[in-house]
Amino acid sequence: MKTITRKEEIVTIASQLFKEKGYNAVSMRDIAQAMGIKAASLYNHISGKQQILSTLILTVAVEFTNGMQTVVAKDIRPIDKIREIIELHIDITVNHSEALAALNNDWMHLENNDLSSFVQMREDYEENFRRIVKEGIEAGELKQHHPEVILFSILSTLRTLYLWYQKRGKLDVNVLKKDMVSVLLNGIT
Amino acid sequence: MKTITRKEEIVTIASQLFKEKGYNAVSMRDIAQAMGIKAASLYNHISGKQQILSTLILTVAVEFTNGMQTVVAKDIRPIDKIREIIELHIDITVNHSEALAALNNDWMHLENNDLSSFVQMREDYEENFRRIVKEGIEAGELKQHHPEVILFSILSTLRTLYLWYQKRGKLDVNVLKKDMVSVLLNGIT
DNA sequence: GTCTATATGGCGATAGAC
DNA sequence: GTCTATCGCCATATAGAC
Repeated sequence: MKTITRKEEIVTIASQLFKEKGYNAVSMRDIAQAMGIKAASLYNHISGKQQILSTLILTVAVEFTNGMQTVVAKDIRPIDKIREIIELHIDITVNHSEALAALNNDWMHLENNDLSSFVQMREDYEENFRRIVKEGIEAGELKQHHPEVILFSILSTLRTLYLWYQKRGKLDVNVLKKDMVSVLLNGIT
Repeated sequence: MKTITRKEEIVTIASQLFKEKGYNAVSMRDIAQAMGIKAASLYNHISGKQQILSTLILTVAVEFTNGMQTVVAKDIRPIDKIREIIELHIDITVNHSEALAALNNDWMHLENNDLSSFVQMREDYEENFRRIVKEGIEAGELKQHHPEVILFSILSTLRTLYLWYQKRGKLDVNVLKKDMVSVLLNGIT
């Protein structure tokens, strides 16, 4: 059984507030109040507001990076890799929907090393995805569109899934995967 | 020939800064510095920071609303309405890419009446779009997916187009329209 | 581990001179 | 129309008592 540390509790509460108003609009006082303590007390558990943000974002970024590595290493067809990437996004969305808001909207408020590693991970992720799309086109499994247009349309949908997942009645994960794969790969007409 | 007022100039400069860092991370001093004047001087042209944000966002929101009204009123097939909505988004993206960042990410920092009218316009817009999708399904022009899944996948792609449009070499608008319509309607496989 | 008190600095906005 | 000077407020963060 997992013990929740006070630091993890702070990060969780903060992620919910960041999702509503964004990193800069949430104060340490807001976070403390949501926990029923005073702002100064937070500093016994975390080094500062920046650490909350970087913990939140980098944890999820690492999950994406590891998930992509696993998919890349598999000996399957490009189109099946894309299928698995879609499922990876859905799994992470279901498990970390609050953190995804910060990852999408507040990553630019990271500082120094945290900012560099995030940007690096994101670029690597996109580059891996781009390569898979290109391989799919060359193998005749995808239509002859600009790879960039295909990459963008899939990725923009997956990246904003967290916004929609909560609004809808949190439908069954497996149904969601099936529908998303079908719509993103086969279109709507 | 259009004369650019000082207020319009402030809103334009601010929109570029908001796009980089978000509304809350940009100060009036930042905006003033980018214009080569002091922060206090801004208040001769605008009533405050809030007015910059609401001018920026509501101008574009009204364009979306009007565009959608025009499409809804047309006597064409549902699928052609969707085609026109995609083109509407691309036109607005090309003409207001900076303002779209604020509209997407900073709308929640609007206050009072401005916030209410924005939320109302956005809900109406989505509802109109949803109805068209449903009509398309009933008419057999679209596949039998959940209307919400179709709506979401198209809209999330269109809403983040502004991020991608600038990164790429600002390709020809008509080529972009053709590609986006094809990918979003017919899929990639 | 939480508190009160406080340091330090940046924020939006205003007053009034030029 | 822009400036300097300044007000009042809230931000992150620290020191030290309990």
